[in-house]
Amino acid sequence: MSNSKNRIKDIAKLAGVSVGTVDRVLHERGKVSEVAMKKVQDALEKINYEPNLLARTLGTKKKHQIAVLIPNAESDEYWLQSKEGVEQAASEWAQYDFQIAYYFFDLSDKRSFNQVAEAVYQAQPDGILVSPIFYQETLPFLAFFKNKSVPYVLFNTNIPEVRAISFIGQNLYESGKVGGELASLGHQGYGTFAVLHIHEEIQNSVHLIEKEKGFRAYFEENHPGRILVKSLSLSSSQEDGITELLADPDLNGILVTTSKGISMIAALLEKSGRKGIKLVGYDLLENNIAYLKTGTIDFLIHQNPRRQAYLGINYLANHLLLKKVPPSEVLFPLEIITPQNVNSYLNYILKIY
Amino acid sequence: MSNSKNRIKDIAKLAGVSVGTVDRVLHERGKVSEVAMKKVQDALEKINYEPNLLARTLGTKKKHQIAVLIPNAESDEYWLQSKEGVEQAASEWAQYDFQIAYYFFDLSDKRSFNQVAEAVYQAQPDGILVSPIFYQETLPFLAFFKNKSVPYVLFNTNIPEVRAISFIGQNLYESGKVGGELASLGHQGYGTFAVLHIHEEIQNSVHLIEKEKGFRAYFEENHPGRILVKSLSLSSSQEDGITELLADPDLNGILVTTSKGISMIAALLEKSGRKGIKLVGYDLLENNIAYLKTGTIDFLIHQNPRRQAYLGINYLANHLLLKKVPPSEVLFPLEIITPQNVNSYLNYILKIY
DNA sequence: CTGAAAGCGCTAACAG
DNA sequence: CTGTTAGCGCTTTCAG
Repeated sequence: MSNSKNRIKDIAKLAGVSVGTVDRVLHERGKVSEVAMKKVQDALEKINYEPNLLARTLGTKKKHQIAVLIPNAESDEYWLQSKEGVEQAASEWAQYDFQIAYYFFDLSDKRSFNQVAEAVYQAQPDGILVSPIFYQETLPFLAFFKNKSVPYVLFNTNIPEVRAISFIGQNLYESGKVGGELASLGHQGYGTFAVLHIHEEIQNSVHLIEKEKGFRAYFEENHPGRILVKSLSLSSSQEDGITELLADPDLNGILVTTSKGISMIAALLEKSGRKGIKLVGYDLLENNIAYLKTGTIDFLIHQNPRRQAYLGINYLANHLLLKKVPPSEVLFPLEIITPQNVNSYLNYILKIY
Repeated sequence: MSNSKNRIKDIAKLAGVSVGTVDRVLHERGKVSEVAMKKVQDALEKINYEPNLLARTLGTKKKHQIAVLIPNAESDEYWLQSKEGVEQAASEWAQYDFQIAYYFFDLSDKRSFNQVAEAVYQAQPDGILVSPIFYQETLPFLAFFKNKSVPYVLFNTNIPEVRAISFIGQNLYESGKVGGELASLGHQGYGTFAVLHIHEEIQNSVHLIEKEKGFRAYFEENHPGRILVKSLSLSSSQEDGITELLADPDLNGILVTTSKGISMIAALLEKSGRKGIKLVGYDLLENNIAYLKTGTIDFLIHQNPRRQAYLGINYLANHLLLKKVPPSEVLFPLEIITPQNVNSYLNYILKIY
């Protein structure tokens, strides 16, 4: 009974109504009598109808607009990569009349988020991709669109209670554990391991605390009682605390939770001349890559911002066009970059995204 | 003058001919006078025409068939994963009338390849995805289709001289280097490192030799003269040589180049009771994952067969439908799996592919 | 050789 | 409320 190629015309015939009526119930456009509705629904249950998307989008003049809210990409390598992922997805959906509007806000200024939010209200997009860095200001923003039943997907940072159609990111806690694992590779004995939060605004702290918890959990689970974990939270200007830390003769490894922070530590470590301290950081930023290749940084954990954003647009487009519901949460693998495999990542990214 | 939305009708009007004629020159169907041809070409140069794919595929009744030639997936976890990638891609392209026909051959029997090849000749597919395990028998097979200008993409193993529209795989040499890096993590001093080829048919040896070269190169570049690299090539029945190897007190790390081989070594290592030997293998097979989680295996390098196959089908479909030419070679990143990040991979794969 | 015209499956405007 | 109909842009017969 569930044949593959059923057209709208077929179900109309089966139901004994016209295609117009079928189309109306399919799209819940109203203006259908109870009895007609029933007939169509019965027919729909008998045969398995899958709309032909080609015909659908060809026959409709609707243009979809997706609003993308991310931190200013100009000044920031990480967010630039997100933007590239969006662009890639956008180009693939362009033929279906999807259009992307970017709204950049300033990472260091909550009010800038409210400003772009205002612009998004005006634009009345059909879907939204947002990285909700600012918790408090994101809440009313998304509530507004939830109310208008405009779908939105979150990426990078999650706010579960806004009930997005999907969240795309990483498990930060697990990420911290991998950080611990990498920082301690080859160290079986006692020692000191540090987790540093650098350069980051206060708003982001939940993000970083999660990683720190994972980092600590790793040592508790795998080297209980044998290892001291230190935590330092610094802005880039306070190099003193770090210099002091690097002087600790027991220090064996460091995880820096912010993608931009690790290269600063790498520089200080090189200056100090110390060897044997494992440095673990995040993401394929230019500086990070350079220090990884020289061996000062030992490992980078890749958050894959490109693919996160790419997937976000895909989910939105599929939802809008096909009413496909995406997974409510997809957590990316915790990819480990080393001096030996970094080139394989860089080459791949160039070709694929 | 290259406006975006130019229909075939527009260029017809501009050229002063009918849409039928334009369509004929667009598809080189012949039956067009020199003068008409000229007019259309002139028009085509004036305005930038991009065909509407939706309309194109809707208006044509052509069904595309893609032949997939891979080793029998029933008995083999690795190839099963490839097959799953094909299925995923197939489901995404189904609406465009793409159909997949599988042709499984026996990894241990060259003649079985010739048999399925025969079947493929009969089927006259429009595109081919093949993993060319058997060099000699693949050559004439692909020559046949090159001659018929049926596009084919290779994955997993490359044969550059057949000039596929694309090859998807990994850089085996670099992969071996990463294997060396991982096997030697935490070992600064002298020592023995082994690279083992297990379970594999002779036909595959090029594959494995490449990895071994990379493995050796890693040590030469990073620990010159200080480390002894041993190489052993074994079928699964010859456990003696391995037991002997494991008894070597200088042994620090092992890379097993075949995805199925590593779990056998892991079992023997556990039995021997020795500690501190780094074990590095390939791929997320069930047994491998189990040994990784218990810590007997330290690292796995992920070849991502799912995504390789998935991408292969995508390239073929895009080529057939859109005449898009894929990158002639895409080398996948050398993904490193550890006890701490393995779950993040397993969860991700479940959701995405 | 060439133009006209009938679809492909779906949407949406329009009479009734 | 409901059926009919004219497209969407491209392909593909089919007369001429």
